[in-house]
Amino acid sequence: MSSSRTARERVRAELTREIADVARRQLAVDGASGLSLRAVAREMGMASSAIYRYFPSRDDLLTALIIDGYNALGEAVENADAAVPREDHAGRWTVVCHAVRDWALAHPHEYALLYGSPVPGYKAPQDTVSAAIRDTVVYGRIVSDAHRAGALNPPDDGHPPVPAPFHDDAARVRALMPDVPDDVIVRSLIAWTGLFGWISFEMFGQFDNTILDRPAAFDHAMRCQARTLGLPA
Amino acid sequence: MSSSRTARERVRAELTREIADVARRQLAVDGASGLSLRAVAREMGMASSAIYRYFPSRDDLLTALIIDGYNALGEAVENADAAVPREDHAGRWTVVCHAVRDWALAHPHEYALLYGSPVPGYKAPQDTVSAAIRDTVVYGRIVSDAHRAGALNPPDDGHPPVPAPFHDDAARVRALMPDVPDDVIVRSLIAWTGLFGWISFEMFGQFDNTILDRPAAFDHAMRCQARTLGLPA
DNA sequence: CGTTCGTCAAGAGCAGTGCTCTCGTTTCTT
DNA sequence: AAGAAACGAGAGCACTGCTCTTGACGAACG
Repeated sequence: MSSSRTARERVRAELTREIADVARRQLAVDGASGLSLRAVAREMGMASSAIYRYFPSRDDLLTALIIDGYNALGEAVENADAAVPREDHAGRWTVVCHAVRDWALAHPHEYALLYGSPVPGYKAPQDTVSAAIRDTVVYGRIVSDAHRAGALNPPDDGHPPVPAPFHDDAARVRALMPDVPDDVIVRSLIAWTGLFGWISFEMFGQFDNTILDRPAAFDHAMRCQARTLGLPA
Repeated sequence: MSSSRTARERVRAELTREIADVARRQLAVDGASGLSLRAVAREMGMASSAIYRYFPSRDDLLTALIIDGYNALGEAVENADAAVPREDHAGRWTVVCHAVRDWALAHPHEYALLYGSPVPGYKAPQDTVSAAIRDTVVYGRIVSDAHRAGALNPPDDGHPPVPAPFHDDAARVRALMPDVPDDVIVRSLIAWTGLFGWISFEMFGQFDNTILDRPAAFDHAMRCQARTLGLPA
């Protein structure tokens, strides 16, 4: 009976995946606002109402695409990190930065969906969270690896002492980078948000007419951030 | 004849402004995707087709709102900066950071429109540029003021030398912060993108369930960035 | 003063959207 | 084999951006 049930469920799973695939292609072309359930149904040769058997609403389809996007980016980051020797922490950071940027450039609309303004009624279902932090998990491991190897030496740049109220937040972040002291956690947050801030500026047009040699600027900026974070030069 | 013509044009300008105001209120409530020309017309008690006499398309209305948003943010930043003694460069930086964040928190949908993913068919008309850089102009003045006052002392943190290809881009940025050397321009870009990266993370949900004491974390992070930039502690 | 002409609001209408409901049909379960 | 659950298709609702046409108002000119 499990085979017969799975027969039904298999075609359902496959159709669900195909709908998501078609939707992702439309998303890549027209962006989130151009994603149309009816167009997806049309391209698949089925009635628009049938789509609702698989995705209860347009937002649910979009949420599925968001999760897929997080996973795709996370996987790209994981692969990039895995290709660098474990002890080369600075190299791992640099390659992760480029992995994020490359993925963003290759999938602009999906990047906008993940790190731009939240689109729909903008609720972030809990399902997204585990996928959303895959890249951050990799990043946290790089920092804690470097710290435990004694390779993390933040410069004596006169950063002010970490304020007491931040301690609880730091403890939460420490779940991703064990043993790392508070001040390094702050530096990590700055570097990480700086990475996405830079890429978002580049993707969303803030660098237009100003920063033209994007790869050179990005690479240099991320190496500077590595130093401020405490990674070796 | 000019009086009569201006009479006509005056009511036209006023209606244009009123449409934009109503639209901005809708934008603030429902976000960019919830902005409806018909709803605006309904609220104003006029036919939807009449709106098109004032804004040729929905995107044009949105563009007008974007320009208004840039100006509002720019003005907030200008006022914040003006309230601090000219020589207190670190204080000016900090207050500008908080001005941007406060404005973003007060106008989340407008911030998303300006610094989130570009919305529909997305093109940024040239009209937006001059308004878009008002905040950046203030920032550039702070940096160059500090530099010329000899108050800018970047730490010896081992940042790599600025690569040659970046020289042209640095020259363009230098239009906003005269006399500033290339390496400080890089630090300025990192700090500026870091500011918006941090705020975007906060606004778009990346800090959810992790960073809870947002004001403390933000304030500290920006003070750290000030030091890395070279501003006095 | 009367006429012409440009500006304007309104209405109807087109093509498209997300979504719901119903109605037969197919498929699985018992 | 009978009942239940899942499914696809179609019609329909309320909504959208946008266009086109019609008719009215007000200003300028002869």
